Amino acid sequence: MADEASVSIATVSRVVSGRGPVNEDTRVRVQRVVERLGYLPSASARSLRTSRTMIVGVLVPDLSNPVFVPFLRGVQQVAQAEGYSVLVVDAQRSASIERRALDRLAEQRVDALVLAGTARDPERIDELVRAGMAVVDGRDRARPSRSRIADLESPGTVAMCEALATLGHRRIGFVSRGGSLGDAGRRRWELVRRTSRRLGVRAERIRVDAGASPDGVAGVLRGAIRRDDPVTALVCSTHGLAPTLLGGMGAARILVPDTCSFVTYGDSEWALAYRPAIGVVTMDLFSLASVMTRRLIAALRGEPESDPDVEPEPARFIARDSVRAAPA
Amino acid sequence: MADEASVSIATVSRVVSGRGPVNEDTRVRVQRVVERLGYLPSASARSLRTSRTMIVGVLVPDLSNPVFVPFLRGVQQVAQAEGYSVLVVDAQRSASIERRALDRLAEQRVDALVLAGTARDPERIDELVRAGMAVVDGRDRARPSRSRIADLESPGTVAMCEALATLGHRRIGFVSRGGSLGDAGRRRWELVRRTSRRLGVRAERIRVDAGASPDGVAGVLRGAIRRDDPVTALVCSTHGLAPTLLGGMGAARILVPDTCSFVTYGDSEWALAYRPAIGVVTMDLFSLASVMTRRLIAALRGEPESDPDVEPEPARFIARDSVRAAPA
DNA sequence: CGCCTTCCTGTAAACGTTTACAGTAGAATA
DNA sequence: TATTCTACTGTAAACGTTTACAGGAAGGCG
Repeated sequence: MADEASVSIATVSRVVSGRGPVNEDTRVRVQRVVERLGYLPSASARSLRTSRTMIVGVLVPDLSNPVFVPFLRGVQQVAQAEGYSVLVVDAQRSASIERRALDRLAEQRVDALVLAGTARDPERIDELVRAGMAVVDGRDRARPSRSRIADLESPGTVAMCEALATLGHRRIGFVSRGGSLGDAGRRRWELVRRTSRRLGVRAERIRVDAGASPDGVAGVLRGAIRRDDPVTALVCSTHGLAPTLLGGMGAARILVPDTCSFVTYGDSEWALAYRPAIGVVTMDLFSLASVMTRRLIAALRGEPESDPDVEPEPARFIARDSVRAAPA
Repeated sequence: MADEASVSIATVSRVVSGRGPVNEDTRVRVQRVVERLGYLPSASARSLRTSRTMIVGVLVPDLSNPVFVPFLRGVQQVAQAEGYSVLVVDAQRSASIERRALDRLAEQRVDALVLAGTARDPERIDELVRAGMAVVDGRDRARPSRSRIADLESPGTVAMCEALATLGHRRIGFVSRGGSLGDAGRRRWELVRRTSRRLGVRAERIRVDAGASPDGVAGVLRGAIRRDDPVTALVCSTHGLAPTLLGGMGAARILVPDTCSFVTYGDSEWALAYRPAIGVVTMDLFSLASVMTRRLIAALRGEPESDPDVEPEPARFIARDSVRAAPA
């Protein structure tokens, strides 16, 4: 490579990296050889020398949850545009897998780490930060670029609860999958409960098993809705569960929204096209991730404060047809 | 690190990598120091030396298309389990972005490359293969582990066409977004057309603009369905478009399935919960990706032939309620 | 003419591993 | 006891860059 253009490797490096002075003639000569041979510098060697990998890692708690897709896409897009590559690791809802995944990210010496959702092992993250890795997560504002997924989502939840209260709902059901709530689910439930109480509305948790049949779901829902002092609105804790619930309500002959209103977290074309159109609490995760990543990279470059006026939009509540006043 | 345990770095390497003989006593001593200091070997240095990165790259043509999610998850899962990391790049439907992304993958010297869908620049891919990178893509069986996303999907399309023909449909519409078809879309349309012709059914293409309103879509669909010799079944070229179409049909007061049957590519809980439940041509992309990746890694390791009986399942047609006999 | 700049280019060290090779110590063998 | 073998460990080179430093040529200035 260097011989081919009869220059030293140092000069090649200077040409390719664009750093350091180099005579115009030699520059084009080297450039030509580079293109002819299709030479691409080795990222390993470069990172070894510079101790920067130009990689940002993304830790996703559970890739099978589609909410992370726009998020991932947001990270992807700005990282790629800024010259960074993206290493994705999926914790698959498992603490042990997460630990191994974090180790792998640490071995790779990724320059920055984006946490989508919450990590189960904050200690380990702190170690990484101490080791010099830039980390941004959804909750902690102390970190480099403090975006706040939790704070951003809250307004939507509160708006939704207030809307339901205003419509005369006095008893609402928060439906989630059986077993223990994930982190997002827990935050949502807590906030729904607190807000409801404040508004004089009673909120109760309803559990639906993961692979339940429409009839199975119907049974559970009937218990909450076909009774004295029934639940008149259902809040679905996660988008993927919504169709299951709607199927169950159909099987139980519960009319939405006549008998019971219905709201879910997360939006989609399907929720919009469904009859009735489904009300949602939703947030633009794509732009959230974009902003987070942009700030992260700015911090990485030592740029002081990237315009903090570009704030990601907080979550909103969109009512739609599935939300109506409580039956008298 | 080495001093800390008073051994040479060579011994540390032997302990950490588990290669080469090392006395049990020193092994535990080193091990302890390793854990105490939280030492993790540098991937850059290691790959520089061994010229293996333990990274598999995934090139996704368009991350905003959700079909790639289970695919990505499949790659992720087996790669992670086999000790590989996953570098995801999104071509964002752009040839130039794809080229840059491929260059980045080449710089990173990823050991293997998984192509989700088709690359726009086969030349470049060939170069990479020639440079020693293991590549698996959906179409070409000549590559290391020849999985066949195209061949796998065809049976589903054929089954769907045959089912529609049997139900008496003589004229069907293939609905896609306006503009030029993506690669997958083109293959689907070609096959639908060929198969239909063979069965004596006329197939026509219908174009719907990306951000069209229900009324806009309604207008387009009315043109095909409210006329003499109308289309009696609609095939939606991609899952994300389905709700838009259903909304449009609703706005046009076209009854599914009474007036017009409806089928889409790709399945989801929503398609199942929708009333009527939507018939689909679907394939398990997660297990496809798993199989592809498993074979790829086996090839990487030089293992001769990983059980070829583990074939990913081909696409199927699932009729459901949205599919009914053509109106007389 | 000597010296100082300026501009470019080469030399060589360093980054953190792996691994071929050499070396050592003790045990087994002759 | 000398030799060979075994089991372990250390030395040093190599991987492909970047970059501090030095060197050289050309030009300007005193």
